[in-house]
Amino acid sequence: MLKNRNGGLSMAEALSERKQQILRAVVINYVKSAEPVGSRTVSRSHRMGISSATIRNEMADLEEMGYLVQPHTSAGRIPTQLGYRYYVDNLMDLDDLSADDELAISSFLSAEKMREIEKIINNSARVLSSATNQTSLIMGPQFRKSAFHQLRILPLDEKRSLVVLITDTGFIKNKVIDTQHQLSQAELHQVVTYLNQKLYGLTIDQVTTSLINELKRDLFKRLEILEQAFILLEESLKEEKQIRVFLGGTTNILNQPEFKDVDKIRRMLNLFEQEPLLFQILEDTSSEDDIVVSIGAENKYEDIKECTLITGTYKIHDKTLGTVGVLGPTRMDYSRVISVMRRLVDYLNQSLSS
Amino acid sequence: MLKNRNGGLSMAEALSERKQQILRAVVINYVKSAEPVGSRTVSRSHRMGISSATIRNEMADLEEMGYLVQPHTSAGRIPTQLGYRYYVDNLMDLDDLSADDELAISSFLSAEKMREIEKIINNSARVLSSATNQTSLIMGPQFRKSAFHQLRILPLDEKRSLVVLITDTGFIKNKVIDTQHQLSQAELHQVVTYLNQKLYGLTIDQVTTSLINELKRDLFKRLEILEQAFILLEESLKEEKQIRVFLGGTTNILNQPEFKDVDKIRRMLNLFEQEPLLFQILEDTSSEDDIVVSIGAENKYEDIKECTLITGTYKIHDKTLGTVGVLGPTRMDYSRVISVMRRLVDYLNQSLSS
DNA sequence: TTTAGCACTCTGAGGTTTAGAGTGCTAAAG
DNA sequence: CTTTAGCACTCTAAACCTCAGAGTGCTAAA
Repeated sequence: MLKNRNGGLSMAEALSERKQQILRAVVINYVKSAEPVGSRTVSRSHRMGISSATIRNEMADLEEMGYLVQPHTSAGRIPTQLGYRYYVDNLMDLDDLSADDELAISSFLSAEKMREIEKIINNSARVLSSATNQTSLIMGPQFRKSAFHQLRILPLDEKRSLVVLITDTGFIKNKVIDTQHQLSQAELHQVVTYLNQKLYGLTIDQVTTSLINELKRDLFKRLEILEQAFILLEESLKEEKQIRVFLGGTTNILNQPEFKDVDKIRRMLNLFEQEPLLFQILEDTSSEDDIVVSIGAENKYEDIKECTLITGTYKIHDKTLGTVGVLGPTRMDYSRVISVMRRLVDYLNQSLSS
Repeated sequence: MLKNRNGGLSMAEALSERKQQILRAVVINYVKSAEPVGSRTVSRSHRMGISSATIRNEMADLEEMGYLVQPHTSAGRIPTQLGYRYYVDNLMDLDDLSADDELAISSFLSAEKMREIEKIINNSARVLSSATNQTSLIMGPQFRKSAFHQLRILPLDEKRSLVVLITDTGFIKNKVIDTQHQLSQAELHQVVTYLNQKLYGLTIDQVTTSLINELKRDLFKRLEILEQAFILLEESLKEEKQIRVFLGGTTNILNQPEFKDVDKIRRMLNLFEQEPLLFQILEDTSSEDDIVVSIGAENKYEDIKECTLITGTYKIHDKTLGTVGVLGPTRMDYSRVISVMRRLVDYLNQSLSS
């Protein structure tokens, strides 16, 4: 079951079977055509044995209830956000992916061994955007949720050493530090062993500044040399709070008729340039264990209140490390996007854990 | 002196002093207003003691010579690419930067120590785009032009080792490799020493596949273990051919009236999504030792034939490692962009070499 | 309760009009 | 020979108008 923005399942309100069918028809047609849907169209297209006049009446009801609106008198109806919500929660059935889609998704992974995690993510963004015709956002794996595994210090020359930090999820982070004094092998070994003991298994998030200070105190009694080694740790905390967000198909929004206004385009692209903000949005919207659909004003962030954001998460060794998202106008093919995303996340989980 | 796209200095053609002034006035006005410039405007704005009728005559001449065009009969003139070229080569005097600009450029560097090279580049892209109101492109430092400095191998556990490659420009590249057999310290040391001897001082570009194979042959006589260590080297060659290109101010093109057409915007944004292509363009356009101005059709690449690309290069320890560029419509404030870029490159050189 | 019929409404595409900016040319003035 | 004033002409772009078409709501009959 899909969760909505508030985390709960929305109540299935009392809508007669027929009203549901009509609402469904309107949503489906409008998503396809981007034009207001008239009663004629509904009565024909989904060949429910009912005249347009009857449908007009039902539509008027649905409008009163808040599921549909008319852009102007004497135009067809379009779904409101509430209408989409109802559709997503109650009326939508998920597409099976076409063979083509399956192929597109699976082939991008098998294309030679993609060892580099950045490449996997980047390609995923591409596939996701082209399969959905929307803009896709994918958060890179979050270092800070990984667990500390090993610390190594490797002297380079008299003045510099290389500190290497390895996590259980296979991240490697390194940094050259200045070491004023020459370090003896023995001293080094001692320090490194100590640190590894203390830190093993903690997630990077758990390595707080206070813990670092504590360790420092312990060690300084013995050695005053490693000041800089800690900088790596501390910076890991700060810098890695903000992870790269990979975008795919930013130009896709230009195909959407709701973005024919240059000013809207500008605002959107502006948003895309602000990585930290995108990160925030993804982080706040997503939920660990399911796909979340956040429609229009359900989004917290002003800039995307006319959009729908659909998010999912991927895991490495069962640890949730990143978020994938699809962003587009509220008029989007919900079932397709959700299906594609579900499949993509599956693939990602598989291939990242190996 | 600025070089034009063809590398040579363009000849100062015979243009009377007065024609030069008029051309100059048209360019300056048009850059500012984006509207065709009429004879009245010229005669007033630059208060040369000459009537509009005379200027009309001169303008007709300039049009015949190919420096100006009219969008339609009975409109003012706008500069042709040739006109811009002449302006850039002969008429333009470089702005002094305002105190504000100086501040903007210098402050982004001093903002806490920016150790991470990525951050420096990223910020530079930002400053450059906001100071010029155009889109900026900055190529990250090119690993492959750096010289090999040191190779280290660091055993992690029974099965895996970490290979670390360090260049003279301070790059560190690492990779976990699988080592089927346990390696003894002595063996390792032997191999590493050998490799370091052989490779020291070569640029990554010079480490060809054939050289690697040669080394392999030498070593395989002694050890069969390090197959994977070479993968790092080989992949360095391939993968790093394509370097990240950082963009700044992509939304700025939306402010340019020449991009009010959604279709042009699409093509432009599409280009921005293709990192390898951007890389190519920057690489091909730039010249090692000066700022290059490539106007309109002077660009090789179809997509930017209506644009001007201005590029410069930055160095680390006197080695040219990356390119910065500003891309916009041919109607751009050349002198400003060039001045800003010149200053930025200076700052970059300074701060990267320390 | 459903449906056919009809009067009514609103949009958006296409056509027309018109003010304004700017030109080229001519003929007079310097 | 060069410069300039004057004028007829041209072209654009904004403003306005028109009208077919799509779709509605309501009424009255089935």
